[in-house]
Amino acid sequence: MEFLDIGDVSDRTGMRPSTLRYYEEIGLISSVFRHGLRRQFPAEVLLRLKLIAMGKSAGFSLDEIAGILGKDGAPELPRAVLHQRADDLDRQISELVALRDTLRHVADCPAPTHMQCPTFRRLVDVAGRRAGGRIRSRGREKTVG
Amino acid sequence: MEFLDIGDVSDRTGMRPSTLRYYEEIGLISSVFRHGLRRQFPAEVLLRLKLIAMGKSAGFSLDEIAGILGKDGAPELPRAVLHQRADDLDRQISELVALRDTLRHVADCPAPTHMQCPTFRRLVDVAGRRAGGRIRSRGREKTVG
DNA sequence: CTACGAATTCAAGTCGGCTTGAGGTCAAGT
DNA sequence: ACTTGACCTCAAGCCGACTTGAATTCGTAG
Repeated sequence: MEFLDIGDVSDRTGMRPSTLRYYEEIGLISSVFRHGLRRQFPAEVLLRLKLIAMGKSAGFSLDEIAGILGKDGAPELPRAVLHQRADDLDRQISELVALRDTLRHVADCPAPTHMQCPTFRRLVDVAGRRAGGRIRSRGREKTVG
Repeated sequence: MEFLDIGDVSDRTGMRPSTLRYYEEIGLISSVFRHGLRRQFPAEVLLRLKLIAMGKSAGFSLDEIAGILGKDGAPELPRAVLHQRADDLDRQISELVALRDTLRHVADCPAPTHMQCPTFRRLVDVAGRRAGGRIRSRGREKTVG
């Protein structure tokens, strides 16, 4: 089996060594042994890092990602939770689609003030409704009662 | 025309007053005048805040959002830039779709280790390829050369 | 054997995005 | 007139996610 120096992993993922060390420190990835001082990563770490990056771009915190991915390589959460996450993502996707369409509309619509443009308002409303009247966001935030 | 106290805005958006003050401080929103000490927000601020929330959930920084939304209510960036943003979003959406499908797959696939499951790897690969081999992310980051 | 370069640790720093707390102001209700 | 409660300012603090820097340790190539 092939092992990778931190520099190799860095080169192949575009993540900095400092980031990889940090990820190891918080338990998000792990090296299998040391060659001298140097961490040796198994090749699977690349896949795991890809998953981590996907999670990040989905707006999950590193903590949440750790929860989803589990300690070893395979995700280990109850099915229901995973489905729940997937549903969350569906909502987020709808929002992004609405935002994308809004941007395209704004780019092309010649109306002087978009706030009055019915198309614009409909697009924005879609996102609002999809998000259940409350906008999706993660992390520290008040849950307005 | 109707004006809103910060508390009203807070109630209708779920954002805390402190957040709204902060947003005003950095110029992301603005109140029109004061009633005594109290900021009076025009009703349009609600729409603007919705747009801000959309932008956030799309992974834009507040700075970028300010750029997209412009000083007054209407977005004011060259068409090309807006289209560029929209294309970025398309990429991000593909990634989220892949992640969502991956989660659903993992939730339902009985394979003991997903790393070997071809369906799983294909799903992950999709995201990788979509992102052009390098995962989308914003903000301070090295551009690996 | 020595020099080099890539890795190491650890503490401290940075940045974005808010939140918190102390102390003060105001307008409306009783 | 007084109290109440929602607002105000300003400085400082906090959290997540890294980055930076200084001092050090390796392993390999010359």
